[in-house]
Amino acid sequence: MRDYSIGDLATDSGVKIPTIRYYESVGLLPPPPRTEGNQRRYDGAARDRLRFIAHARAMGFPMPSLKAMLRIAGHKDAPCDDIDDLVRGRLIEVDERISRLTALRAELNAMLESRHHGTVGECRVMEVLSDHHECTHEH
Amino acid sequence: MRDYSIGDLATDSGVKIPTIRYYESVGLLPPPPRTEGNQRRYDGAARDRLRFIAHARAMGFPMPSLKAMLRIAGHKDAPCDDIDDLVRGRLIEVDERISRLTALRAELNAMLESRHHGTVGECRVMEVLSDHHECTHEH
DNA sequence: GTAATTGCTCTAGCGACTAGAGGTTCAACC
DNA sequence: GGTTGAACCTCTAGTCGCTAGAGCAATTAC
Repeated sequence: MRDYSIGDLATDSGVKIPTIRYYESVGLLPPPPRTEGNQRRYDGAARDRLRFIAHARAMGFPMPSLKAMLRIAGHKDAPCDDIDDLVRGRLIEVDERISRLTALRAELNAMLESRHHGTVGECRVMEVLSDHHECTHEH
Repeated sequence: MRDYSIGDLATDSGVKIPTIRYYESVGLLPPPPRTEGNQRRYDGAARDRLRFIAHARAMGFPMPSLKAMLRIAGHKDAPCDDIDDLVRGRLIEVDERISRLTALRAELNAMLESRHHGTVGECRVMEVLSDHHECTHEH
């Protein structure tokens, strides 16, 4: 069972080397053993853990959720409901962000389409940005 | 033409007082005149400028874009193309975010639906999060 | 006149990294 | 076995866009 340098893990996971060290410093990754020359050497379990972290971060789970999930993952026979809850919560957040961005998108589009201008002085975009009441939605 | 305290501006724009001072410190708002007792007093133009900033920030324009827009806004007879470009660029960003979030949403949903588990040891969610290859899209 | 509110400056902190300085160790090749 | 160059180490500080708090001064309302 060979082990990995920090660079190997970075390549494997797509997480940058300083970020891996950062994860260690905040307790997401356990401090690995070191070589005689003080360099980190990881095993397969650490690699899997980092993969998990990288993937969950890419899905937008915040660090506290990650910590919770990793803590729960340690108890293989624990019920899975807590993790489901985290995923559902994240889903709700994503839905909210999508709908807000969709409204924003409409507003930006409306801005571009309503322009009948040539100079800044008569620029609809600037007017709309100046006056919240012209918005088609709240934010 | 009466003038406004920083609190008045905060109420008007929804921007918090420390944030208004922060905007001044980074050059988004010009330093206003002060009372004898060193308190800021703003006029209507400053209020409008802050409204503009608040609104553009709510639309997600980054500070450099704001600065560019405000700089351009000073020249009422300048052509409007630069502002249009900023809005179009922002629109592209928003579109990208929406499509990435939509893909993510599908993935989270798939996770929840594929669960046929009870304990963490056999939890699909944890497996999917551990293994990027199970994803239905790239990220 | 006095009390409550609002304002001032300054420093430090947030999350989640990222960049750089200045030095050490490892691995591969000859 | 020696040398070179890539990879590694720690540490500090910077990023963005604010936000919080300390400790004090000014304004406003009654």
